Amino acid sequence: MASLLEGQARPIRLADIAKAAGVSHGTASNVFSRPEIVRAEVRERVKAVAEQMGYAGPDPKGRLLRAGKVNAIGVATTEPLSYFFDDPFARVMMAGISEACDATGAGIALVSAANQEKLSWNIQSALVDGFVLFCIEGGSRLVDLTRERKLPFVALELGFQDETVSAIGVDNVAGARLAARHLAELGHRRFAVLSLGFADNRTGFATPEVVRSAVYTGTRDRLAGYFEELSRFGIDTAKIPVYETENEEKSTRAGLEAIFAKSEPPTAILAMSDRMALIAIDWLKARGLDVPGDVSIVGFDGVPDGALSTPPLTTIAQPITEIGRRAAHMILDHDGTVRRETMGVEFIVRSSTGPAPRV
Amino acid sequence: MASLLEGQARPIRLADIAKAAGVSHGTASNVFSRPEIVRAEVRERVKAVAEQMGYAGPDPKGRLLRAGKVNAIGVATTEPLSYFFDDPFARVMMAGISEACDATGAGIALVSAANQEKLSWNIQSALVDGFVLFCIEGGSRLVDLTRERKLPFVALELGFQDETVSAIGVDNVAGARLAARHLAELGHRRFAVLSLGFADNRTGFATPEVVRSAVYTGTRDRLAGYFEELSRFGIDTAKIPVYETENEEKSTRAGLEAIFAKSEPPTAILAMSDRMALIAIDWLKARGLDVPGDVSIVGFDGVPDGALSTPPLTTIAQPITEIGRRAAHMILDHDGTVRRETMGVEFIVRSSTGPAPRV
DNA sequence: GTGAGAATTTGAATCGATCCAACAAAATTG
DNA sequence: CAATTTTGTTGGATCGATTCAAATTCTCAC
Repeated sequence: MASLLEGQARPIRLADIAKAAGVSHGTASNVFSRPEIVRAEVRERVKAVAEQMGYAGPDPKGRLLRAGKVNAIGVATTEPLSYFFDDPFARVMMAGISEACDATGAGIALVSAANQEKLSWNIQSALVDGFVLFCIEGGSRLVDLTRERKLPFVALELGFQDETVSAIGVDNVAGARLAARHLAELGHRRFAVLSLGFADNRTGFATPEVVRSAVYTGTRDRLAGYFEELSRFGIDTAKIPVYETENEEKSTRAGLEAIFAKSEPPTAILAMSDRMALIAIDWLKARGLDVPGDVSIVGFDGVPDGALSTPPLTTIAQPITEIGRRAAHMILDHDGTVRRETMGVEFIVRSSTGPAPRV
Repeated sequence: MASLLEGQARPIRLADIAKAAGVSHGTASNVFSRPEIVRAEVRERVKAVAEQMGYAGPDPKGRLLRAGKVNAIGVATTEPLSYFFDDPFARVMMAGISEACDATGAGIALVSAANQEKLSWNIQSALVDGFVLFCIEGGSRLVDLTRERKLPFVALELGFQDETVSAIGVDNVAGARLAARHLAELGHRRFAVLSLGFADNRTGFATPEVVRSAVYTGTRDRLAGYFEELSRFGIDTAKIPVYETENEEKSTRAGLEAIFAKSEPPTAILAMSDRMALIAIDWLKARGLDVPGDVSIVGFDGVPDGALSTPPLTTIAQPITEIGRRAAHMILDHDGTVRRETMGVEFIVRSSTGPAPRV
């Protein structure tokens, strides 16, 4: 009988159960949230009524409003949602975040700020206790949007001057120096840099002007690290082409075209991400150039794919999983303070780098 | 001044703004949710007050309770959360789900049923409009748990007899037959099956008894498909070892050990997942056996990794992304009906299969 | 200047639970 | 047996918004 109406009827509420069982809503609530304080007899009766009426248990929507805490963290990016499952760097990071959440029983809500529709699930509407922000392209906008929500958040990559936002990142200068020194010591003298963006939506060769006015200080720091170290080897860094890409296939390939169209092509490429480095290896091989015979490449990040490429990629590895874990904990154990953590990097020498070719 | 107290003060509510601006709750609410219906002058005044008081905008918690709809779907598994980012099959599936969610502006909440703590974010407490269930190990428990929540849900893999649950899966029998025929036609006569579980937490050689009482009909169907086709080639399927694994390294390797310890080792392996197939390739190579020279392998799933292995994997590809998309849509456009969809599979011949070796 | 109709604004009701002070009943103590 | 403690139960207040019928104000034509 009831089943005939079930489709139409609005869901059963705790109050309905209370009335049907002849107890107050307070007691009914206790039956589900603190069963030990209600008399066994009453408890069983209420449960039986609930069961019989097809009650789904206390609705988290109601509970949430009262409790105030969702017990989930939001992870946001300006990319589409699929980014979390496609991008190797994101995946490793998510593994770290997942670990922390698993350990504390928190949930993860994925949020894309790509869709700015009013009604869509976004930074403004996500039901979470705080955010971890993937500050890649458009990171500054992401931070601004999130700040308005007035919930705790952590930026991944401390690519912001702004000391008022919590962030976790790596020592970009030190990492970059390691990479540059390695190549210089192998005898390389002609370099090119495959760079991340200095500001949003930029692509193409970066002028000193662009570098100076960088919004993303992470990018700027890596470049500074490269240049500082190369200068020590007497290399004229002013002549090094620096091509900004969007860290994906198209613009990276365009960058390589542009770089190798120059009169003196480089024998060594400093890539600011493993993704670009791997694309470069691919591009060079397709062009008949040997890596590292003709051109050496050092990446940055230390994603697992780097170990599997041919040749395996020499890179500056970030402790990605650990960063993810810490970011999640910052939100979960949030105490109202701003934290900025800088993690160390690890230099991993594999086979994409070798001695500079004899000219 | 205010900033001194901000740490202590509870967050500003819409009602506070309303009072401060001298308008009713209703109007204040309209300023944010339907600005066009409030007089420009009032609208600006309220907004100014909100800005000045540091109002974060209408809290989704409150809105949710009224609206009833979260605009997010939950994706659940019995594995830890990191499963979503580690497992290749899950990743492709999530890409499909992401696509559908991106298109409709819905969010994704990741839920693990591994953690059964009372307070943790789980199937019971997730703030979502419905669930997509990854019914791998423990799928039946997952379905039972979800059913109690009385929210729409779709099971991935129609590995359930239960016709009352919505599900999307592939034609397992047809796929399995394709794989078996391919190997039989290449002249193979000695087979082994690397099987998924027939019931929860089982591992080891499966007896006909186990197969008959299978909980996971998907597994049973694949095996049935293999056997049907092989019988047509006059092969005695009763002699074929079928090893149930948990679809991960350890049990798969154990299975291979067990299978190759037999007196007549197989020349062809039918793996019910690419993951197992890939592990098998690895194991065989480490053992000095050539794939496909000594042993041929056909996988099942069609994950991207299969194209990258050495040798590339011959497999039965499911339209994983499409399944994900459809599953998400089933929840997003839920109309109260139970749907069960069976998708076709595609046979992809790569290089992990070859003619049976001369004996 | 008046009245009809349009444009705004109001304020109570609602969404679904939890919390807690107050009260009632039962158990224990002196 | 009264006084005290323990154990259970009650019902109003609250969480933070949205909704909608009714009330009010504004416009404009006549």
